[in-house]
Amino acid sequence: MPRHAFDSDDWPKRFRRRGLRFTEPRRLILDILNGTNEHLSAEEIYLAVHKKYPGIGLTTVYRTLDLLVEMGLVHQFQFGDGRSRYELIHNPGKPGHHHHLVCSRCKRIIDYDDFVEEEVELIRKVEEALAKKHDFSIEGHLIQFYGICRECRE
Amino acid sequence: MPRHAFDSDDWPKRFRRRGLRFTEPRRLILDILNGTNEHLSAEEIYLAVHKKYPGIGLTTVYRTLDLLVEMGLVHQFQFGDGRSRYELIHNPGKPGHHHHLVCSRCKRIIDYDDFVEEEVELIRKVEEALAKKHDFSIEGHLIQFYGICRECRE
DNA sequence: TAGTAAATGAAAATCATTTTCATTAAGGAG
DNA sequence: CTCCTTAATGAAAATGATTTTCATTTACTA
Ligand SMILES: [Mn+2]
Ligand SMILES: [Mn+2]
Ligand SMILES: [Zn+2]
Ligand SMILES: [Zn+2]
Repeated sequence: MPRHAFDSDDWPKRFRRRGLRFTEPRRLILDILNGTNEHLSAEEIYLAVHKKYPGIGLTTVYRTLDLLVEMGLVHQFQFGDGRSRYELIHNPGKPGHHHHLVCSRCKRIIDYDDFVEEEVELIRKVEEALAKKHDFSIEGHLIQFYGICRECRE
Repeated sequence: MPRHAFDSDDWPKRFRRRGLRFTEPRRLILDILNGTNEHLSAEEIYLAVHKKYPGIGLTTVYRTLDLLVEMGLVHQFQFGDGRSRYELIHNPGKPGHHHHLVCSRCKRIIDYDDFVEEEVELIRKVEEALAKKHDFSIEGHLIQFYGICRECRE
């Protein structure tokens, strides 16, 4: 049984269920996202796919990423370096739901999910309070800590 | 004594201390930021200043905003609508340090600082743990909750 | 196998932001 | 107050990421 069989096997289904086709470019883009633990930009994904499939167009990468975000398979982030960065939500090499620690200087990004004891419970509570008070249906949160990494501090 | 005397009176000093000049465009941009509780984009600020001072250039707005961010007077955010949005840190019409609740549909942004009891303390604790574990000096955090507001839900 | 709609890629367009460069103006020295 | 130096400004051009357009290709269906 191949590793990560569950999610990868699911991809084609998820597309077909929506009347969409699971094409080579789409498969390759997902493969790249599945195989990295970085937060890649559209261009970085394009370059990576390009090695295996030189015919790919940057346009297709953008279109596919929009689609994957829309389908809820990929998270899109803006870490402040002027371009969107993408991360596969169910990635075998990464923690599941996690937050980010970002170096303001070198832009290094660290995923973490070893939450402090009460962290998860508190977030649930905050979401509940916000939902009630502002009559919002909360669907998610973005939590990032900014700082300077050791290398950048010397 | 004018309202918000403290901060506004401070602006010229802060500029001069850095060998920078406190010019009319800079003053006007700060006035706009000081007088709104929205999260304005560069263009929105430009349009607002333009009414009082039609000579202003969009370039100057961008340059001034960069400077204000660099000086630590203004926060720059990307809420995912493709442009940066800015907020004066010490704004008389706003809570001090606060987090955001964002409607994914209409992009409405709600400031909140009525943190749940243990919220502030927990964040401190998380920052401490992250700093130690990853050898980062933490300088801040970005916490946003996403959801759908009542209007957008009907 | 043929037909139909989805998907693709190249090129052009768009949009926010940055750079360039000639001109203006702030504020200190005299 | 006037001169001088240098910071600040604005218009126009450049840039860079993302989107749109459109002709062509491809996937799946009948
Ligand atoms: Mn991550
Ligand atoms: Mn705010
Ligand atoms: Zn760093
Ligand atoms: Zn809304």
